[in-house]
Amino acid sequence: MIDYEESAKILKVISDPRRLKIIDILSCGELCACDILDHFDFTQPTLSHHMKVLEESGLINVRKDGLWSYYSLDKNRCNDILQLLNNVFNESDDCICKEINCICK
Amino acid sequence: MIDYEESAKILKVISDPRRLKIIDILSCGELCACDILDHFDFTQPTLSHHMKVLEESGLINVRKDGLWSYYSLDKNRCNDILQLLNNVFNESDDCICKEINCICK
DNA sequence: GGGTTACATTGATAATCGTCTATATAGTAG
DNA sequence: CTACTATATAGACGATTATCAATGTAACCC
Repeated sequence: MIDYEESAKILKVISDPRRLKIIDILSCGELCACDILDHFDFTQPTLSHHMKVLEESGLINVRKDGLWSYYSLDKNRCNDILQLLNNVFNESDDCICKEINCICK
Repeated sequence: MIDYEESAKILKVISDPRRLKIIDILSCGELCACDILDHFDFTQPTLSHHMKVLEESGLINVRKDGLWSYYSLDKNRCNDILQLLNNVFNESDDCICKEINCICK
């Protein structure tokens, strides 16, 4: 069974153009915050906010080294999302639609 | 190149627990509005709102027959989303991260 | 210690979104 | 024509969210 609340929560995290771009930027490897910030027009606190949202969702991991914070994409979590959407989009044995009494068909 | 604005728009459509459930319900076949409504606590205008959002995004199609509206999931559009996320999550030749001048590595 | 740098936090504001009630539309049945 | 039914639309309200300026924190260097 699909947990729609949980699923929507993680999808909400990535349904933002800035955060999608951040994920794309990190898809090739680890980067620090200021390198990411270079690609945006918004301020440093705004990036900090987005990174926190991404981190709390488990999509990115942080490694601190002195003053620097290095961010990297969690590929397992990415696969979780793809798997989740596959479950929603495709028919399955325990699908919610099996429980439906249709009055129209 | 990924259109982050466009991508975020379609992801925002599915980043809602009610709409995820609607998609799941429709994953096995066509249903009318009142059958879908049976699975929710909210009112008919609220369902109508969600169906419109899903329809405008291209995720579901509508077939009108008399008083009834029959909704079905557009599997091609679903695959577009999976493809899109694959592009964002994985490294590619024209990836945005290739353009980065890193000061930290 | 004193100054600088990288990043986080706070609090405020404006915009977006989901929901409701009320009402409209349009097809059906008598 | 009249009554009813399935769905859509309009407008209002409350909650959430992205952003900013200002400030805090903590590590580094001289």
